[in-house]
Amino acid sequence: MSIRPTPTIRDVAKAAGVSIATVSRVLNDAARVTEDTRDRVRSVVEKMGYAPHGGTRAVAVRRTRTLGVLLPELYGEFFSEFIRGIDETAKKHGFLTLVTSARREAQEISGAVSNMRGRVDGFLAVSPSVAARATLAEVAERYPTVLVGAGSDVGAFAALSVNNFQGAASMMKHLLSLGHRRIVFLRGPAGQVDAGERLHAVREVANWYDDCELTELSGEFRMDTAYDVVTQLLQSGARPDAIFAANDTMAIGAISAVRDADLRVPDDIAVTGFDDTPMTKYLSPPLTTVRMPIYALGERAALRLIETLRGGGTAVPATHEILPAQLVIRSSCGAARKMMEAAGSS
Amino acid sequence: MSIRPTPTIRDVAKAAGVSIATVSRVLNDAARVTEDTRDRVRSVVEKMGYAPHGGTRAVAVRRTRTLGVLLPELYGEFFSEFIRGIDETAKKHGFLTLVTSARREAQEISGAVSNMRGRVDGFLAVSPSVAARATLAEVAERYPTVLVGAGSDVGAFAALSVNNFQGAASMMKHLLSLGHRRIVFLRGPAGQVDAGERLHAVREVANWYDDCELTELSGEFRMDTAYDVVTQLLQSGARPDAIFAANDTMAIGAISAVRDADLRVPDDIAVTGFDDTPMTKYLSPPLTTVRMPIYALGERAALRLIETLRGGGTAVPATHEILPAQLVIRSSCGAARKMMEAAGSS
DNA sequence: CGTTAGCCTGTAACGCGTTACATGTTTGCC
DNA sequence: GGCAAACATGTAACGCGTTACAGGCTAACG
Repeated sequence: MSIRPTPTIRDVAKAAGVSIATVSRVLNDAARVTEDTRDRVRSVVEKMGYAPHGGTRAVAVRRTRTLGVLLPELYGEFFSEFIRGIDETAKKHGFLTLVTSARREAQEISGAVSNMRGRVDGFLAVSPSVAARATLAEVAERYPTVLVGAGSDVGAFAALSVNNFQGAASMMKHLLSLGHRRIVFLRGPAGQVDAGERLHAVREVANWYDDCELTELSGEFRMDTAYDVVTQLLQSGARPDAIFAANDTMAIGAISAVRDADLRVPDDIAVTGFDDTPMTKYLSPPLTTVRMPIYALGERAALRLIETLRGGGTAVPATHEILPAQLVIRSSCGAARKMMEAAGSS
Repeated sequence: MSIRPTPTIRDVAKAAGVSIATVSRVLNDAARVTEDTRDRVRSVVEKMGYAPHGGTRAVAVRRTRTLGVLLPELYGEFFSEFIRGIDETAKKHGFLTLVTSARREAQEISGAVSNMRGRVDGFLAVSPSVAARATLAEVAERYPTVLVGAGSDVGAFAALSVNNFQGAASMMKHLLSLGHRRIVFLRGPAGQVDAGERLHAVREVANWYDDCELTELSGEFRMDTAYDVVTQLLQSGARPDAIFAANDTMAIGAISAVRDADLRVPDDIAVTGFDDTPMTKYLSPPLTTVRMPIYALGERAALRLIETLRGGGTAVPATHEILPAQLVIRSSCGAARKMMEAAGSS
């Protein structure tokens, strides 16, 4: 386990009998170098296992070829998929990814950004809440930044989000078309942007129907709180037709609660979610949900940032891209049963 | 969206009317500085939003205060939890986390390590396969490195792993104690270290029982392949008592396949997993599985590396820590039914 | 009041790459 | 063979922090 000191460019130069400039040129194939010299340098580099020091290089060229990712937390399937989208794209273009989580507090965000200074060329920031927006604005003023999941009123930011409104609205329309009228919406965390937009859509669609009876329940984006809140609801005697959870994680908690109350999904109560995390397809019953293109979100965000950095730009063009969300009908909503009934009666 | 240039330490010094050395001292409170000067510098730093350039600093002090994480892939709940354990611990000690995935190929691993040179002080490497071991050995020779999930024969590495053998063995014993004899083991990827150790334990325990009929099925750590392979098995007419999947993801696929074959879990076939990812508790039926202390794995690995770095060490002490895995009995194994029968007959 | 110790602050070197510019060497052409 | 152009390679400056060392000032003591 002895550590041999990592060689520097000067060590390589000496061993190859050339100057450091030549070594640098070989490594970046910046200028023409004799085939002979190049081979000699290459073989020394190989033998010594030399790699340029990232920090120094960053100082010299004023670029790090690294993307900074700012997340509100590191929980669950969502972020792993999002990061994967970013990291794979980044690597494809020769960039690295530096991930940090920073909670809602403005102080923690600017702290995280501070000690990423000189380590990243720009940021991909998942906006945790409306409250953090101002802090992220300052970040975007200094560094090329793409805001992800920022909601619809992003102002002059370069932003990327999913059409939460349209997604949640189609789910509501779907539930109503199946005849469900007493609908419970599990809202998710107050102040969270996506959750807010979904709520907005749910309310609007519910208003279109005179006989739609909407109940809203608060909670975090977590299974346990969703379980608790649904259990409590059912114990109070309420028997809704459907429970629409603002994300899949909550839907899983809800299904579990319905089961534990000795009710069936979807026969007694339909349960649906939002996100389409990979596993929802394999739940019993398979979850009807709304597909968030999570990987694509990371991929696209990374791509926009990289394009700007490639072009030497100082800011990402302030357009707001909105990716579509798509209703995925499986069986937890009761659609399968409905269809069978229809088939039987015809 | 105009970018004002990020200030350097010289800008701050000029604005505060002091030398750059003084600014540096204030920021690192390295030496005694008059209260007056310190306040002046602090307020200028605040006003300009100055933060030292990470790259430069790394060059100067030969330390980056960053941990490099080397993962074989970025899929699923497992890694998100693992990274969370690392990142939260790192942040607590003033370190950042640089995550990269590198597939099995030796070339890709050393490539990833190369361009992390000068960006990280050490590595946390999740050993993807036995094949990659040699490459990681080279990494450990140059940088303080902790190997995670390396299996039992790690040689002179600093390593950390979970007791796969004991975990899988207790699951087998549990299944056998419930009377299951025809057991199918979903092995997971060949060459994967954890999967290999679990298989080893399963075989050994199965051998203790003369009447235990073990079937092994290959596949990846994924829901879809598990679903396919189990579906195929059931279509061939086989009716095992229990299916033990080498991880939870596969177990979910297996349950889905059993359901789609119009069989019940656990009444017709018991299904169990390994990992205890947070959501398994909320599956229907709740999954009997083996708890991997994933967060603790990340936390502990980070801690060991940080301790070494703190002490200025060049290598992490080459001990091999093994964290215990714990059997978590829920209802997918049929234990609940067994208990009720027992209670009914008494 | 002179000397010395102690404290605050500044100057300058250093780390390790990249790159503009300078220097030396071929090659080509008349 | 002589001169210029083209090319290969070296020298040195630069970026931006940290820190060893030096210098200047105050304070204390005889």
